[in-house]
Amino acid sequence: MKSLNLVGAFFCANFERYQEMKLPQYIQSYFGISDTDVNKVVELFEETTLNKGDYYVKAGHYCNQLSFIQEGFIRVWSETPTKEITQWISTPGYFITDLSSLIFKTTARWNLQALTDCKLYTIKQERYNQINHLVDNWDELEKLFIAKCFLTLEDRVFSQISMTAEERYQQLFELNPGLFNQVPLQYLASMLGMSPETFSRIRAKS
Amino acid sequence: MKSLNLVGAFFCANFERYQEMKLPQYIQSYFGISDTDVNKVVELFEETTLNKGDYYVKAGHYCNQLSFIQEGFIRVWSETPTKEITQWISTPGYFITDLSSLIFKTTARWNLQALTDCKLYTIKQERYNQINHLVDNWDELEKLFIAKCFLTLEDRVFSQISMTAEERYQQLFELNPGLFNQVPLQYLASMLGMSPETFSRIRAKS
DNA sequence: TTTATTTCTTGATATATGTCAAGAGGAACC
DNA sequence: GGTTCCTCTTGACATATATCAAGAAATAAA
Repeated sequence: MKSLNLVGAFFCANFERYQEMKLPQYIQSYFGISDTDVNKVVELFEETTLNKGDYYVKAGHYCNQLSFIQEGFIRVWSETPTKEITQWISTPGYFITDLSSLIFKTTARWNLQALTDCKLYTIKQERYNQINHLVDNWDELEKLFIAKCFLTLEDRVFSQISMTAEERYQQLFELNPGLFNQVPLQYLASMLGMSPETFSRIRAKS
Repeated sequence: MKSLNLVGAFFCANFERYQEMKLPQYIQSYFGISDTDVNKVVELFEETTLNKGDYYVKAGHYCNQLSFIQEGFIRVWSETPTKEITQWISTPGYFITDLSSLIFKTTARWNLQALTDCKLYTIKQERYNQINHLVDNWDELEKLFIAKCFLTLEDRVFSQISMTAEERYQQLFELNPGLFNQVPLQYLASMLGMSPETFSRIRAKS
């Protein structure tokens, strides 16, 4: 959950220090490719928007796009027989997609739904698949990117099996204080694996 | 936690149905490359062993190898100020390494320690880095492999935030019943995020 | 603004899970 | 075979967290 993060059968990356950056700067700084290559990639994206409540993708459908969040919040969630679980909330600076659907052509594992109006940069699947013809070494860079995402998720498992609810709350607050006044807290509670009431009580103490 | 699994700042893959397979069959079936390519890759591995209690790598050191477990069990764990957390137990059919150390040249995040005497097929880092010159498309195949690992880990986060201790116990038992009579149960408890006593009580009920 | 919804808080209580401690069983070692 | 060590179990109890319910606060809608 440090610099880069990815969660929710989708992947995303977020450097705190890059929150103000736009797509080209982001791609350049993360993948470390030349300006020429950055431009080739950026041209494949187009600006799109999502209104509050809209779904980026619904579980069980196909997800044939990947986006970068410029503004807004997107909640990644899934149903269980008894409740709805929020897996993660993606914030500006993150990439979002349903990774399984995008690269393995399965149906989407998650619901991705806009918590607020969102501005996105979006790339369609066909174009996404062209990148490795345009940029030398792209497969390796992408491998490294996903590996980083893997490591981040691994940390999250570790937090979940080793820390108390209060410690997890504090950790999230340190890593992402902005979330706490921009999205419904019940979703933060869910993604930390605790009830909204427990979350509220921890918050009152802090 | 279905077919393929990876945990612990290391990655691993395990198809139940392949448990009896050896390295060449495994590589061929997972990466789907030609027999010629499989042989090129397999030649880079050498057989090694690890005695019970030995470390494959210690946290804080560098891990410059990747292995496939032919026989034995390897525990992936890490210290916290108050306790020792088992992140995962790798079984025959899994690849093991400290992924961060292997591909980002960081120090290892995890301790990997043999729970039993182990037979491994091991590839050194320099040789591992040669594979993409030997096998066409290797970077992409590796990307897909790591992505699968990512999805598996994502499921694990979901289990951890959405299920009770008993449900997690049952899920692990269904997916990997063999573990329950081959390794100390306290480690299974830890990797499921519960105390050994809770684990024991759930077990007594089942 | 006023109203209607949604979200958050708080108390009372139930339940799940952790901790401590003692002992039992089993495996390893001598 | 006996000892030692490690692991597992079990009971008693403590604590963390969940659940239910009511109301307050905030937000969105009219």
